[in-house]
Amino acid sequence: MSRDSLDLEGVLRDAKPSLHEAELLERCFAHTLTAEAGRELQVAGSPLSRPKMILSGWVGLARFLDDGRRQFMDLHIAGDFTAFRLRSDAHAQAYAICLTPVQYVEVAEILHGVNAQPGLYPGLLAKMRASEEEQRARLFDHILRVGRMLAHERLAHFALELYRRHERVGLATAQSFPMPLTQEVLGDVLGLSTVHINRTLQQLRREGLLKTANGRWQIPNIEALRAVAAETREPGSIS
Amino acid sequence: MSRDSLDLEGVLRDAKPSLHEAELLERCFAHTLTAEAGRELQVAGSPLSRPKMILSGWVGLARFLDDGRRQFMDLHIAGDFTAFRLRSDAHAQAYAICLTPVQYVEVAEILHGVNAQPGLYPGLLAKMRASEEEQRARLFDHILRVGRMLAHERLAHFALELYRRHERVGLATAQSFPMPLTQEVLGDVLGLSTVHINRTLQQLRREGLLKTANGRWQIPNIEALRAVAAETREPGSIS
DNA sequence: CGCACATTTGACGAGAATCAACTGCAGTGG
DNA sequence: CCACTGCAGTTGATTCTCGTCAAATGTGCG
Repeated sequence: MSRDSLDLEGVLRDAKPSLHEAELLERCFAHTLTAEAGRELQVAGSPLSRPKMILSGWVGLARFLDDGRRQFMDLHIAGDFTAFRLRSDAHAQAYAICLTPVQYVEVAEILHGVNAQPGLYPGLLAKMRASEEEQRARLFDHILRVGRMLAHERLAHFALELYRRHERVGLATAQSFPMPLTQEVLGDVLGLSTVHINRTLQQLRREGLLKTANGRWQIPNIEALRAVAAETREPGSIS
Repeated sequence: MSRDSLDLEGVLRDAKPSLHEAELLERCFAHTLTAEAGRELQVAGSPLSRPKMILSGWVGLARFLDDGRRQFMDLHIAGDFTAFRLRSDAHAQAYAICLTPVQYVEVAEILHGVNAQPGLYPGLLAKMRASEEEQRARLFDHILRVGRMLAHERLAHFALELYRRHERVGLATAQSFPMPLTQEVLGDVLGLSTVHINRTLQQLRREGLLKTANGRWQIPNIEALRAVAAETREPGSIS
């Protein structure tokens, strides 16, 4: 497993798994699945039946317009749950597309277990609830980015989000984190063209706000980058 | 109560209220509260303790940038729950601002009741769960609009969303629905400037796609407007 | 009537998209 | 070993959508 994969011990560090959960997890992690880049883990409009947790790789949640324009709603990295909703009758609002090779485990048994025996897996269930809430917060951030920020602000804000998320699961080192996305995908995340992503990245590099090398992004000065992402501090100050 | 207010009987039509709920609702609706335009029903970063249901008027969920730029994440109209999350420990991700005078009722007792006696108000709880899920779908729509659509597409798509929502609560008549928002607010919803909103509205009117009069928007030809909002049909085809 | 506020209009400029070509690079096969 | 291929990244020229600024017009209301 590469340096970009998840530290399994750390995933549920705060979840205080019960004995049952510990067993279940062991069983899950023994059956690591793999999906190549480009594969869809969920299709918009389909029911969401098989929740997955990502061990390594990136997944993007996308919607499309008639003429092929694409917009990513959210990205999922190691430690994130994907292709899932806690509501059992929920349908997918978007396509979940593997942006890199992805290693994941199916955790469908957990939800089924919940339906069958409520409270059997409180730790994991709590994690998934928290995951839904965190995604909601990210969606808000994303709307603000795409709706009201300039290109360099969007990139700065986005880089900071990714840094924080990788830091949280132990995948950030030396102020840097993995960045396997092409500039085309980056454009479809931030609502910009590939060319403009390229030029804006150059600008940030020129200003010393971002270093890119070996498929990683490094943020030499976090406060400086935070100043570029012109958001007010209220919502971020919670977590 | 004006013609833009909610038909109370209709709100919980599908919710099959229990006897307890019927009593509770009667008690709630007896205490209709009012907030003037501009008042904040929730502040970003604060805990969300007092869920409300809107009877009439519009509420906007906004976030701000340092220099005053504002972006609305979502709008709430009659029949919508606002200033609430089902997770009891959730904090507000945005400001909830009254965009018009708003009539609402507090339904805090329902959540407290759930904590105290689970399953006591299944109908209302189900409504609130569904409301959360619908908002999530709207957030996805909004990201697509603001991230990848042109100005006239955003307006068309937005008008269609509002028409559908008003239709659902019985507030749409003759292909029209109330539109009390200023063009400035409209701009902050759709990520456009006031001036550009104005010009884009004129364009849609000129093309016969939208009629505006008496604080209402009318959509003469829904299919034609839908063709302007260039979205693919997958996600919308669910509901 | 006059005030505040929303809408409208025009002129101009800025940010970003588009188009097209070119570079660099890893993988492939002759 | 090296041309060949495909793809991501880069660059320049040009166009276009949209923002900004400023002023004018309209509208509801005390």
